Amino acid sequence: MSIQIPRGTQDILPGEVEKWQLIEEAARKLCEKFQYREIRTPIFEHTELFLRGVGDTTDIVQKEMYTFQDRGGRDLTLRPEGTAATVRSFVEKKMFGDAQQPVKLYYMGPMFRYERPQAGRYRQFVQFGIEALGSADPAIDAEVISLAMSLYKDLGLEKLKLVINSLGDKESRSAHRQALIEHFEPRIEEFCGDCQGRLEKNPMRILDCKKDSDHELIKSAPSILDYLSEESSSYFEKVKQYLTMLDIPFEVDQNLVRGLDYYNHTAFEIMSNAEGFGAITTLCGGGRYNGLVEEIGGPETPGIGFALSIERLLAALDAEKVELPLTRGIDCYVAALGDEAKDYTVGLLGKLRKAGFSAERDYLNRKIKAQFKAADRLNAKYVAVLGDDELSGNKINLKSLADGEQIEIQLDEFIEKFTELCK
RNA sequence: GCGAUUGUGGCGAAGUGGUUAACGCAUCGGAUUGUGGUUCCGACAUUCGUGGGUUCGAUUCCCAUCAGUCGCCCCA
Repeated sequence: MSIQIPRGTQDILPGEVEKWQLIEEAARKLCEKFQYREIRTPIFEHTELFLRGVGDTTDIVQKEMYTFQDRGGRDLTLRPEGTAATVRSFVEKKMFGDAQQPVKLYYMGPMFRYERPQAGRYRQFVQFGIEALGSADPAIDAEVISLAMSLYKDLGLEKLKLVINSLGDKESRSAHRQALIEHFEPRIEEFCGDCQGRLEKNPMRILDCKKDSDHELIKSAPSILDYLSEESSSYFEKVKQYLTMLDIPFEVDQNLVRGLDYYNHTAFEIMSNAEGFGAITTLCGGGRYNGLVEEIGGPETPGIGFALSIERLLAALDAEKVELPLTRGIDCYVAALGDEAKDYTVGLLGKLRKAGFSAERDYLNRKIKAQFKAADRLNAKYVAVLGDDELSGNKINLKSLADGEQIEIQLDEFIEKFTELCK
């Protein structure tokens, strides 16, 4: 048995990779518009970073990390998400001292989680994410959300749903937490085992439970929104106001709880409504994480960001049957007949390429007919036909594949004439 | 971690406990001895994910394993 690709990973081959390139380019341009600058951090970090940054009660840390020891005995982990590393770098490189504040960063690259693959879930997947560090202005919350929405919109997605919630500050959360415990405790036996465990650990998660979602106690549960402090509440109002000003429709979902421990205040998710989408509809998730920078050892610094998966973006495009504007083709295919002519094409191809054209030829000693087929398949604009006859007559035939017109050109003027034709 | 389902040429896809493994697409060659997208003809799987078992004999039955797909948990 030959060696196979590791489970949950994928090869992105020519034909598919062009879509990735297009999306990556769109993301980069958008970041330029919004003035987020790229940061590249290592693919692996000290395991400790994720324990502290992501939270050691999360599923990611408890069961999904690719952790290993290197030859020096260091405990390392392939990054399962991008925020922790970005914040680590922010602290380590003292970006809190940069002249330009807030520090607005983006990243794009592979993340790793050990999970069973399914639609929209891989062990290695690519995330594009942004982080804005150093501002607690609700306007930047709206900006972050708007950047994510813009990417989807620009690429042609329409069936999107933005869901937002506020998780409040520490005081709001603990008051809400207490209320939830009091609400569920008397009848907790009626809930699933997971929920029973969540009661003490993280009662907010009960609201999110799929199994018990119909339970009357969930419907009647106290909302975080009723427990928001004055400050949290007005912050949330501002975010909503700004989203409205940006023409971004949203829904408030009081039960939206993000999986990572570090979130507070604004939490949001962008989901696909497209028919035939798999069970996983979340395209993008993000939120505010005031306090994380301190957790990682930096000065008190507010932050907000999101992460989205390119794989899921592609799946959404697929579900909505959006065709990306991919154009493929070459300028000139050089077809040759005869040994001398074939030799000559080596130089001709070089000249074409040097002049800035994309050009190709046959390397399998195929018949002229097959060479034309190949040119057609490559979506070539022109085929230059060169046989020993033409060569001895210092001529070359140039055929346009679109209309079938063929003209004869002096061989030594070919590049010049071809350049003119292509203008 | 749990469950369902699938695994036959480059791709799609029939098929049967018995020795020649349909067909379609693609590819290559020819009809058209130097011109594509149409047509016609021809070529193209010592082999049915891998390992083991049952059997005189297995691609077909059984077991294990790996992988794909989908779902649960959770997430991007």
